[in-house]
Amino acid sequence: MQRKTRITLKDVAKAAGVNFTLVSKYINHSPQARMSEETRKRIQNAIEELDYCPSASARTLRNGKSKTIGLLSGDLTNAYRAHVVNLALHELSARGYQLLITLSDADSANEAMQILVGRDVDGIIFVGPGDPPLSAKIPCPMIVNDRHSQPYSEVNVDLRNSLDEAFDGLSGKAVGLFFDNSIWKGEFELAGHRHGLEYESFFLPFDYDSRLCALKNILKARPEVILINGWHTTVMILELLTSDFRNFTPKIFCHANCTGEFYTDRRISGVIYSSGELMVRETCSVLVDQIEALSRAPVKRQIPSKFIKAGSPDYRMLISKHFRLTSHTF
Amino acid sequence: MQRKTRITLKDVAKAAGVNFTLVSKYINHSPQARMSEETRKRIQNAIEELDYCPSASARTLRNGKSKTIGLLSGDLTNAYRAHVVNLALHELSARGYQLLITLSDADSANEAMQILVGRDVDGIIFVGPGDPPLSAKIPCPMIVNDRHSQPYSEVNVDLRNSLDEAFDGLSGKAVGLFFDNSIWKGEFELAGHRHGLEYESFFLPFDYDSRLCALKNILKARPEVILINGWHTTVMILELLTSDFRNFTPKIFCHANCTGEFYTDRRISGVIYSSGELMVRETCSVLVDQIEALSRAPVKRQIPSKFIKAGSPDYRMLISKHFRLTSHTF
DNA sequence: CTGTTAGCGCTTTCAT
DNA sequence: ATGAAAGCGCTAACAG
Repeated sequence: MQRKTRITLKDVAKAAGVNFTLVSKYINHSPQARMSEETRKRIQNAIEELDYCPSASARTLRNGKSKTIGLLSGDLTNAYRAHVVNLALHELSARGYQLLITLSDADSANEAMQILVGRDVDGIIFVGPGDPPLSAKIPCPMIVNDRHSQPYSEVNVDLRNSLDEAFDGLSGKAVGLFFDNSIWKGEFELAGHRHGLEYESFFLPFDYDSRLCALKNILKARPEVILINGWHTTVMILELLTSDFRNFTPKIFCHANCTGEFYTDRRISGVIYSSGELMVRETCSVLVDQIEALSRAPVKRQIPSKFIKAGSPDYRMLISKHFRLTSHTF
Repeated sequence: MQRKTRITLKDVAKAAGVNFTLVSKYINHSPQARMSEETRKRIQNAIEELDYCPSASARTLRNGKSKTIGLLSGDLTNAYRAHVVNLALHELSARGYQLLITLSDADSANEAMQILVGRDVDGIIFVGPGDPPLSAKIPCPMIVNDRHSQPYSEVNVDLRNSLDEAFDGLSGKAVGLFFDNSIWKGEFELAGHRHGLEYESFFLPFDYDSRLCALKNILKARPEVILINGWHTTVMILELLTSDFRNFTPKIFCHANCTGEFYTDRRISGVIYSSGELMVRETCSVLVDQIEALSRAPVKRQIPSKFIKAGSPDYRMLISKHFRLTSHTF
């Protein structure tokens, strides 16, 4: 029961008894296009009759714009990424864009990028893992989060004040845990030094087993303060403390933008909070703006953060049986 | 630092000092295309030099094939769907296809489908929720799981034997819980009748609250045997039994293809198991085969299932702290 | 072995 | 108000 070939403008035009360029005008400039009511109606009918659906490829070829955004991401088995993708899908479709997803690990990022470029994407969102490839060959805007992203746009979190609140009154040895190249590392270090802490940053490997091993070694040094970036590493640290370091009770802070069950853990002293939803929304919004403004200059945007002490009223919103990106903004 | 316009075949041809159709030949028929070694080398160099990347839109327009598959899915916030998408992404990219995802709820499925058709997808995977729209207007193969899918291809689970094992020796009132239109409903009913059970099927709403309400009503009737389709509903039933029906201990079976923590619950009597991974793999494979064979006739495929009694050695593989699609096949 | 040509479906510019 | 023509980048059929 399927059509052999697709319905084209010409088919519609023939059915409506007009020239096919008129149909194109009707579709693209509907109210403004000046044509007789008669024609307008005939075209509309023909379109509905035939269930005409314009070819995106032809439009892309002609317009040089695909209305598609590429997303480079690691495994969607990771709840955080799945939620980010989900939200991005919603945001972008509301703006009239489709999302083309390529999965990649740190090694295959370049290859995946090639695929996106080949597919004529108008912009790229890089969600990792690993670092984004060099920009030279990328003919469209790209936005990168939580990375040193020199030539690209980025959405960042303004951490300064909340870190100051978190570090207030602390002393001794402190460590910050990140993935490679995290753009947040710098702010954490500055804050550590401002408060006279003996501060050190660590980059963790993505791989679970290597990460576990790295975390063990870090815990062995018994830092008084541990600052953890990300939800998953936080859970790992809590598990390690339970299994291998029962008598060790450091102050734990995490920088997070999602809800979860682990926040009920009494060993967490507080959270550097930012809205996960806002982060994704801003990312999509910045990228689309950049595409549509045709300004290729990288854009930097910051979203606010807030320190939430364990047990405070705001802290409760972080606790949920299910993983979610946080939505609350201050 | 970005290029103003994309590099085309002609750019490469000019750089290599040959006609652009030769470059096309080189790219598409590399080893077989007969041309001088000299030319071959010059073209290869030019391609690398310019970092040429063929335009997918132009190819799609020309070839009538986009090497893209559309996926219609509900929210990726649902772990099951996220895992399905993740696996599909891997499977399809290995076959040279990209995946274009459109999120939809039951109402917007038609609209979402239009978008995919407009984007010239070569095939569609319908993951729900809700029912797939009528086929009339879909110009490409489509595959649907767990639904009455009359004119479409489907991958189904061969349930007969495992249901017989599960029902063996049972008697009394039994209920089966599904989502609308589940294609599995029929097999469950047949099995129920074969074993002389007083069997009834129920269709549950997707929405959490309405579902909870429906489940409560079903439990009020105190069926001796409860057969649950799907992971999430199973968890809901267990929670309800704990909270509202403490003295009620029905025999619970679930039909599942994922791992989770809830299997440790002693109230589960056994699982109608099938491999979630196999299901997705077959789905992708059937669809791609159909696309490439250009056979438009719907294809039906079955994968095996097995009854796994709670506590048996196989049962252990279902228990995992993290949600995963099951991979084991028998 | 290499080059010419047509055309996929669409939008835009420029006639009529 | 409507139509004709060009061309986006590519491939395949056909000449040279």
